[in-house]
Amino acid sequence: MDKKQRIILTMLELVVEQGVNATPMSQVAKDANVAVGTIYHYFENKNQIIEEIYSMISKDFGVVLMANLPEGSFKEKYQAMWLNLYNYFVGNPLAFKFMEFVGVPPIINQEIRQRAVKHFANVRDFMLAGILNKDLRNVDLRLLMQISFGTAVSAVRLKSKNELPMTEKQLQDAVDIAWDSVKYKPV
Amino acid sequence: MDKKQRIILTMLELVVEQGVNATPMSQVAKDANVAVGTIYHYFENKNQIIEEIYSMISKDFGVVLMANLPEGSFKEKYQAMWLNLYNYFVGNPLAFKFMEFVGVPPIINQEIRQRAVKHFANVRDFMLAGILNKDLRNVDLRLLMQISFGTAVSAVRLKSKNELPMTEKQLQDAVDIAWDSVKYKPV
Amino acid sequence: MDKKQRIILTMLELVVEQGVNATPMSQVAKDANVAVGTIYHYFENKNQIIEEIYSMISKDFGVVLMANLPEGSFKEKYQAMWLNLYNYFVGNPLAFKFMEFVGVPPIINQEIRQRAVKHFANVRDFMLAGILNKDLRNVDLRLLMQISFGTAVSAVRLKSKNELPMTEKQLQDAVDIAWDSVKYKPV
Amino acid sequence: MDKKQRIILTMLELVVEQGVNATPMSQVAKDANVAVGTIYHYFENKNQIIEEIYSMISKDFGVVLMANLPEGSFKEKYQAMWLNLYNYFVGNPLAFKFMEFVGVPPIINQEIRQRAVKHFANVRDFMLAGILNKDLRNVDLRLLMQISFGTAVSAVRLKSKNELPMTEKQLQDAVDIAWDSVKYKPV
DNA sequence: TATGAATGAGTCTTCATTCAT
DNA sequence: CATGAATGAAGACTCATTCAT
Repeated sequence: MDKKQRIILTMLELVVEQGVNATPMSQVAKDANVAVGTIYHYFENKNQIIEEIYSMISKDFGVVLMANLPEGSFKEKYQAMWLNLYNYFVGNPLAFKFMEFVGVPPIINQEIRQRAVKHFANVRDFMLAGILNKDLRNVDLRLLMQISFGTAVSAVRLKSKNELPMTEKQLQDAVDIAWDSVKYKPV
Repeated sequence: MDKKQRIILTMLELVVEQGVNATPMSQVAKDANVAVGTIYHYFENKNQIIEEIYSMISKDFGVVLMANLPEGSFKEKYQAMWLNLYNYFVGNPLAFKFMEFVGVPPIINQEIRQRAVKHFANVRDFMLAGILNKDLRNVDLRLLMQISFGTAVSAVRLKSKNELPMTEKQLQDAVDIAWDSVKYKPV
Repeated sequence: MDKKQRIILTMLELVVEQGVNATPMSQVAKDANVAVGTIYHYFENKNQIIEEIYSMISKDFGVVLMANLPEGSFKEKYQAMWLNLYNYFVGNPLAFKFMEFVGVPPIINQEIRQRAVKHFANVRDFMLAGILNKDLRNVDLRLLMQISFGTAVSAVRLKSKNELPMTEKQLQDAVDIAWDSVKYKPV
Repeated sequence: MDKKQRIILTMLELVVEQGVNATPMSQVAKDANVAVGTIYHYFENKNQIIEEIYSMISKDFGVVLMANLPEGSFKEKYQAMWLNLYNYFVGNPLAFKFMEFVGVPPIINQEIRQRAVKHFANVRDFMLAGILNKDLRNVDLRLLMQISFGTAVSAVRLKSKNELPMTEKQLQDAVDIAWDSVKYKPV
């Protein structure tokens, strides 16, 4: 693995455990087995590494969410997407913790956040189509997206804190809840 | 207002804006109009102030959530509780931002978090009764609580980031979604 | 002597010997017998100490130059002033070296230099009167001042580099040269 | 232009603007369009480049000063020499600033300075002859040389700082002053 | 109670120099 | 000859905390 990659991964690991400020560059250098100066060869400064991690995960994210959606009803597609999100975070606990505790203001600023939004364009389109086709509730799109994201994160959180084992059954419950919260409701 | 209170509120304000590490004690002292040494009369160290803020808000929380619940159906009570949560955070943006960005690990450790849980005992009881009475879905209690909390926070977030104005209608939509996600569902 | 004064004098000594950049704050702290942090209690940053030294010497300067001028002819006054300058620098070799090697751009910027000019207002007035009274050559005032300053500095330099012992006779020669260079010359 | 020359000129430019310490080798490399390593092919280290610049200018100097001296009286020759010095510095502002602000101790050490003195042997001879022939004042040779250098530098300084436009008339005044300061004076 | 001068360990960052290619 | 990635020592500066008053 090349040095830049090693630096990024080391920073991710340490920062998730200790927080950005409790992670000195010297420790990153040591753990990544490079000289301190080398880090500055690849990155402008400490925060740029954090931002690069944030962008990396955000980008992953947009791709993973819409991957391998099944042919079939909108409901099936939605649930698959929800599970993609759930599985990604459960499978990448570092990414999850990073987004929860590190990838927030004021560490990550408005500008960087905005730039990440574009990765979600396809998710947005998918949800919008759902509303228009009366598969989803006729409420504001952003509310629907935020809620969907929220239910998945709630499930991941319980799992990652070991508050719930998330058995097959429990996961199914969570998916059901998520779907019931957004599915079309006649007036 | 006495000095201790002034220190706490100043710290809350600054920490929400700048982050814990970008908020030097000297600035807190200056903004709170006390000497640095005075802060150390009232608090052991910097982190203790953060923890005290966390405890303060957590305590508020348990009280506010269950305040003024209407007589009537479980649904009405639940929705009132949900709105209590929503309104508290919208009305106290500093508290919201603090809990989102500051009151998280590793700044707030496991122990302090656990201690805060007790303030939610009554909420827990209320939800548990809902499940037993078949007012709520028969799924794990923690999942139900986390989801409820999650939907409310989603709504607050949209409002506080000005992504949604949260009109009467939009708020009603959010409450409906929240209720639909947890209400009893016959098998 | 108080700490601030000790810091200034230590910095002056070290900086004259080693140059600004070869003088670490840690050494200043050590030699002045204070903690590094203490320096930053009294000064914004390293450069501010340098600027303060510069201002201090500049101020001294304007006063010393015009001190104890004898009653008598303009010539006598001028020569006394010239000797004041010479003696000040010979008696304060640190000040001399500082002004020669440290108190120059880009270390000392335009703004600080300008601010120091006001200390020379009385010197300026004195020279101007000399021109108007036909005691001094009728040439641009700034040229006359610069030349006067230049001849004195030339003498100090020879003395301070031990290239010349500057005996009574040699000093008298220098004063004569200085006077001859600026005295009135009929057309 | 070959690489070595490009490195020297780039360093000269940057160092005059920013100071030695504010001029990283990496910037020199970039501006000179060579690799950092290449610089170390041609020079031992950073300081050696500075010293080479110093020697280069010093050498130029000795030559320029005595160039094209007119046949005629000593006075005419002296004034031509003085103007040579003046014109060289006014025409080469980089050289002037370098000698003023960079080519000084402790950056340029005693040894390098001594070595440069030999370039002035002919100037020295010229002035000495002036004294012996009673064209110049009978004072210490070094004083005479230093003063001559000083008056010229004073003039250049006024010009280069734009404090004086140095019109034909003003320049003539300066030359006159210089000559009056050193010319023979019967006892 | 209250003060704020003093401390110094610890941080990020820079940059001259080296060396494998 | 030329490159530029890699190094790590060294520097300026910050800031939580202490303590004499």
